[in-house]
Amino acid sequence: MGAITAREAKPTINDVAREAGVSKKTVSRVINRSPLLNDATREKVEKVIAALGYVPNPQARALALRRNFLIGLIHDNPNAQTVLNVQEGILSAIRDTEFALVVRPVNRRSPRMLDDVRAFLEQQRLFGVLLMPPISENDELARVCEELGVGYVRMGSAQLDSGEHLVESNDREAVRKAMEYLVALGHRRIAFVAGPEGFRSARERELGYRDAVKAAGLPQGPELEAAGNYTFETGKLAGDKLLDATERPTAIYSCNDEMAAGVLHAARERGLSVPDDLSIVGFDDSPIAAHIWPPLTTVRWPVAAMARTAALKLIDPGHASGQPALFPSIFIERGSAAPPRR
Amino acid sequence: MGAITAREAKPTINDVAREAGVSKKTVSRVINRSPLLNDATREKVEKVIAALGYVPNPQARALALRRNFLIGLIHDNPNAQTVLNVQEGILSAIRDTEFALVVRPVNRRSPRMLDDVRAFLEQQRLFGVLLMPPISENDELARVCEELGVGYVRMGSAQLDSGEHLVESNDREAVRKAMEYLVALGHRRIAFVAGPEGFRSARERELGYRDAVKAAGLPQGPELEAAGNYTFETGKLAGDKLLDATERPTAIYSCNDEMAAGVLHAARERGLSVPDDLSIVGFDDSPIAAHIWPPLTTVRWPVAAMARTAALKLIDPGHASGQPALFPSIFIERGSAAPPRR
DNA sequence: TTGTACGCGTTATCAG
DNA sequence: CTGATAACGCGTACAA
Repeated sequence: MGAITAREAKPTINDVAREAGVSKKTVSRVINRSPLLNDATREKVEKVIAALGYVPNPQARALALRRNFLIGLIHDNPNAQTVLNVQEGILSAIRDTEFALVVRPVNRRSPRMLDDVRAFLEQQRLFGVLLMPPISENDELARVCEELGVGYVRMGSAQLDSGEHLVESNDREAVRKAMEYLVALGHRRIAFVAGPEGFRSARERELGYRDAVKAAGLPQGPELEAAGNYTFETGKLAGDKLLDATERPTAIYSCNDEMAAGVLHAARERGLSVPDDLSIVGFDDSPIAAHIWPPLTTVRWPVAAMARTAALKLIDPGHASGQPALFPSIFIERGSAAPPRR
Repeated sequence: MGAITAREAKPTINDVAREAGVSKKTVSRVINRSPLLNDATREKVEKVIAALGYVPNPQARALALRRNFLIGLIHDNPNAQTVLNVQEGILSAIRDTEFALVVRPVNRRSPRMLDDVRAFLEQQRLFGVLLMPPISENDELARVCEELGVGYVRMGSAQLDSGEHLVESNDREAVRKAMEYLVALGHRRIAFVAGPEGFRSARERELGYRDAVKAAGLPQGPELEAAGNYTFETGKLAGDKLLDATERPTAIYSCNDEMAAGVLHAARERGLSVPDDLSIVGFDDSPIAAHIWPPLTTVRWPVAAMARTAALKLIDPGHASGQPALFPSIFIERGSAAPPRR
């Protein structure tokens, strides 16, 4: 007992003002940390606020300020862990602020996608949104945000937008380095499992592969390439194709970890030992990477850090608004790659 | 051009009222589909709304109605796919409504957890929240919601609360059935990897194991049991312990898929073939289940459907408020279980 | 440094 | 069936 029984009318700014014997504007100043305020009155008001358990009503604030404190995450990423990492990153940025995170998955393939997002933004009037890959690569979507006056920041693996609207990773270089690792182990015949068409990240990773192939003068050709769309199943199919080729590769680079797991699956079905008969390297460092056997050598995509920075850009435009914030990926050496046999 | 250039003042209810030559209350009635309204005036107003591209301001509505249209998801589940499935379930329930989903992960182990949630709820004044396992098992948390007047629904694997506040799965029975499957295959020596202390789901699953052991008169004892906390690593450790026992089990039941993957890992390290030398069965049907080799026989936990129903209960209390909504789990037969050798 | 009067966009009351 | 008027809780001019 003794505690404030919520349920009945929460105290408002007026209650605080009355109780403290000041005007509500003064209370408002206390809440908003106005600098021109007598320390004595501030303390007095703060005491009353604590006693009453007063918490400003965000809806009223939103109305008066004509902006709310909701930031949205718009995504259509198939990888659950990636999405959750992004959510974590955003939340770490808005912790101890009055912002909250609203999630909004969309269907990239739906013809109504843009209209859906538009309706969502018009209805909810968010403070701003974060666009995560691959939907972040859609320029029309960015234009809709612009048009509706909703702040936005895009996460991408290429320079999709101007600095204030972008947080970037360099997938191309990361893949090139991973490939150089395989080359250093002695591999020459390295195959590639591509990501889905229309994914900028997939394209960048492919370019990294090609860079390395060219630089090291490795063999190339259709027998050493397979399509995929970031799922385990397509990875398995790609593995089937690549491993049944007349001249089998000694290593396979896969555009993401899920597909790498599929390739591993295909190898195992053929009685191939990984990494002795076949080296496999992935991308993302998703949890699956550490959970399969052997643990997957891969590239960690610092998606949570990117999301955090993106959120900071959104809520505090002053925050390093200049540069595009480039996040390097990190190579993670585990057990799925080794020198080729013999 | 010609389209409404957002950016400049969006039309308000007043603009619509003026343009349509009615009072704003009438416009409000149109928006809220008041039944007592002349069809002619309704159509007239709707036409103006369309022409102006008017969209009601949710902040103003929230202030006037003294309730907003945000529902929160409070979770501390370590499994990304599970969390995302829950988000999907909720979103499918609120699609085409004015509700939006706010996510709020919490740290179960933090001593400030309750205070954090309380502060969050007081600040955001959500319409209601969904509590997902394992945090949903915390009765104090439910009490905080009650106290703050925030609607809540808990997802659980046991009867944690009254019908209006609960959506339930029957893990105990599901595990018992999975165990009966192993017994039918001819297994007698079946070990068990437990979930973390304090997880109701873990407890229920353990009870299902014990039910089956007792019913079939199987051997039991400390050598056939290992602790775990739902992570891959603890599953690996449990596998280490169980497989190094003097008399090795022919099958291991693991409380969730992640740990089952760990057990598989331990088996492989010992050169054991799964399922020939060892059968493994898990719980959840998380994506990892289908992605490891051999694909994991498991129990599908219908978490998205549960979340959907939970959300419906929240936003429409009339919706089947009576019964607790019990969701059966489904046994998924894949490749990780077979008759014991010899 | 503090207070007064008014506006933010919507809904509720109650009279017509 | 419709409309004037007052909330809802907070922020901002502008004045004191």
